[in-house]
Amino acid sequence: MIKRKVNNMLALAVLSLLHEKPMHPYEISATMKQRGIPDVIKLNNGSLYSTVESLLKQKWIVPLQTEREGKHPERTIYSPTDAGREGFHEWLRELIYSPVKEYPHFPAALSLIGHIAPQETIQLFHQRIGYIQKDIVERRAGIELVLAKGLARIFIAESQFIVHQLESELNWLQSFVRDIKDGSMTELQDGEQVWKYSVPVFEDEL
Amino acid sequence: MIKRKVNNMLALAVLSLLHEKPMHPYEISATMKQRGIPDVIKLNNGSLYSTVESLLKQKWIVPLQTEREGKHPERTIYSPTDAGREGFHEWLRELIYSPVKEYPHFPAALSLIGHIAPQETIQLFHQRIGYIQKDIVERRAGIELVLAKGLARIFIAESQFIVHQLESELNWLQSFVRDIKDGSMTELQDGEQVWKYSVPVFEDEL
DNA sequence: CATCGCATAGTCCATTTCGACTATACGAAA
DNA sequence: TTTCGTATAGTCGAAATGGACTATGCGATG
Repeated sequence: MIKRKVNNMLALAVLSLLHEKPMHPYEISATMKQRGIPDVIKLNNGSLYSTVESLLKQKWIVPLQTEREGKHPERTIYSPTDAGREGFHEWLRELIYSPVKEYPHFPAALSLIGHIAPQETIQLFHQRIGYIQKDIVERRAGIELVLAKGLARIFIAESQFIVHQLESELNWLQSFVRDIKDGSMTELQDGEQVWKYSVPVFEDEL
Repeated sequence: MIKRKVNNMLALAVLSLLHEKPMHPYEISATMKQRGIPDVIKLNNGSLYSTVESLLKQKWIVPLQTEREGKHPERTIYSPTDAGREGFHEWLRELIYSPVKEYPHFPAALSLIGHIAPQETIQLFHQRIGYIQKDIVERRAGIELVLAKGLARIFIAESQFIVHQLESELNWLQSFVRDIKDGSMTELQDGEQVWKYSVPVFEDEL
C-alpha cells in the first residue's frame, strides 16, 4: 500500500467533481450534498477548505481564476492538474482492489462484550436489530426512488452494497442472540446467568 | 446519541484494562498488544498518551502512584474512578445497541466506480476477492487456534462477526462481477464496453 | 416594512491523531 | 568487548478534524 500524501476520502470526492468541471469550494460542497456524497464520505466545512489546501500543495489542483459577487468573500475556482487526474484514477483503483484496514466501532465493542451480562446483552442486541431493520427499510426505499427516476444501476452500487452488509449484520445479530438463549455460552452462577469465563481478568487470577 | 467528551475507542480499551487492574501507560500498551486489541482498535503511542491525558482531565481515571526503575522515565500508574467505571459501562452499552454512522472506504470508492471502465472494474474486483478470501482463511485459522486453547466462545465474538461480514462482502463482490459480465449494466460504444450512463457529467452535458 | 430564516462563502482555532524521534537497559552474537 | 537488536517508557511537532463563528444577500411572512 502506497503512502499517499493526500489521504482523506474528501480529497478523492473533490477530485472527482473537479474532474467534471472547475468549481470553487462552496460549489463543490453544494454539489456533493445534492449528490448524496455525504452519505459515504464525511463532509464538513473546515475539512473541505483544508483538504483543498493540501491538494493545492501537492499540485493536484490549481487555481483557475478568482472572482467575487457582491460583498461575498472571494471565490477561487480550481481545476485538476494532469497529475491530479492521474492520481485520482490510481487512488480510486487502489481503493477498489485492495481492502484497507479499518476500525469500525461495533466489532471493537463486541470484543469487550464480556463486561456486559448475557441477559442485558440480549436486550441491547434487540435494540440494535431494530435500528438496523429501520435503516434497511429506508435505504431500500431510497434505492427504489432512484431507480424509478430511470437512473442506471451503476449509480446505486454503493447503496446496494451497504444494504447487503446491513442485512448480513442483521443475520449475525439474530444468530448470536439465539446462541446466547440456547445456553451454550453461559452458565448459572448464584442464580444468575453469566458468561462462561466472563472477563479476561479471571484467567490471570486463576 | 450523547455527545461524549472522551470519544475515541482507544479510551474505551484503556478503561476496560484499568478496570481489571491499575497500570501505567506502557503496560496498558503491552497488554493490549498481547490480547490482540490492536486488531479492532487502532493503537499507537502518541494517541495512547494523549488519550490517557484526556481521561485524566475528565476525571475518569486518577494517578495512583508514580515509580521509576533505573534511569527509565517515570511511570505513572492509573486507576479508574467510579465515574470512569460507570462511564465505561454506559459507553459500551451504547456502542452495542446503537449503530454509529461510519465512513468505510470501499462504499465511498464504489460511489465513484463510474470513473473506471467495466472491464477494468472486473479485474480490480477479482483482486479484491483474492485478498478477502485470504483474509477469511487466516481469520478462521486464528479462531480455530483460540478455540483449541479452550477459551470460551465469548472471546471470539468479534472475530466471528468480522469473518461473517467478510463472507458477505465476498458474495456481493462476486454477484456484482456476474452482473457486469451479463451485460445488464453496460453497453457497447465505439467497440468498447462502457457503463450505461457512464459518469454523472454526461447527464449535465445532454 | 421589519425581521426571520436560509443560502452563500468562508475563517478560526482547540483538539486529535500519527509517526518520527529520544534515551536507557540488557542479552546474544561476532 | 563491542555492537546489534529488542524491550522499556515516553516526548514532540506537523497535519487533520470538527465545530463554532463571521458576514452578506434575499425571499417569504406576519
